[in-house]
Amino acid sequence: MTIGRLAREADVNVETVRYYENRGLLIRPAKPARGYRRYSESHLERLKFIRRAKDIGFSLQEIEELASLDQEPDSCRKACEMALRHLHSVQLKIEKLKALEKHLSELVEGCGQGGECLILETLQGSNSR
Amino acid sequence: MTIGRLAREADVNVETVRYYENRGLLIRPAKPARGYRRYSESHLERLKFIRRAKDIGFSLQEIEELASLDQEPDSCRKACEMALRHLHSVQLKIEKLKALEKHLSELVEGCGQGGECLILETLQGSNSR
DNA sequence: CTTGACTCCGTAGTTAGGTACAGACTTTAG
DNA sequence: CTAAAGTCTGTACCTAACTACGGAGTCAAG
Repeated sequence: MTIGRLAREADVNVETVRYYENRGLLIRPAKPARGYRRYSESHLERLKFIRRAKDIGFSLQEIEELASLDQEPDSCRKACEMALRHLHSVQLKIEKLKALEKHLSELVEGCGQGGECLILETLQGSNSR
Repeated sequence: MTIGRLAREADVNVETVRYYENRGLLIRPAKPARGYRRYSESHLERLKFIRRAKDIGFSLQEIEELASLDQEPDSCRKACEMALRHLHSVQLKIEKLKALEKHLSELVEGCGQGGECLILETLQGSNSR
């Protein structure tokens, strides 16, 4: 498989494949001297692994760790730990955004109610609420 | 007020003040030739405005718009529209994160239940669920 | 008058995750 | 055989919002 084919199959950009290789996330295939990279099914699997992990929201760094677990004895426990940690960070983000949402929707609701602009007042620090 | 004092009062970095000036977000004070910038109370107010808007999650670009509304006739309506738009984008983010949270917590829950690792299987694309 | 803190400006580096390009080379279809 | 499409490398660019740095000038206290 050439790089273009590989990229199409995994639905990523050719440049992205090379980027992953430079990062050490994908193993660069021993290329048949003087020519192009040739990829096997296993490269494709690895690339799809990366794409899926990315969809779940892991960073490339975390993906590197996940991928390196591959055949380790304790791999499942470690993977689950990472997922749990990731879950917590997602939950934290959600909490923060919810607090922000609350604040914002209060501001928006108060909009046009009184004589003054709640939003502009808040930003100007003259909001007494 | 010198730049250092200003920055301390608003609890931002000196470099950040200069950065805001270069972006046109803060008006650079007419400086007394051959010397340092001198800031007034109104500069400080403006800087605090920016900091508050940032806390609410507006981008610097949006803040530029918000700040430029200042004395416009329709300023409140426009500010409220921006806040509403921002609220929607926050809500959208929350929805996405919640979907992700659901997915992740299912994976984490299935962890160590069966013989195989649900997480690693999912990443490898061999998860039948 | 000296020393240390502060400020000036412009440019470059940071984070994450790519994307774009230049210029050369190779491969493949017709 | 030729032309188009694909691939190679390395470097630069992108977003956002700063942060750091170098080397010079300035200001205030003792």
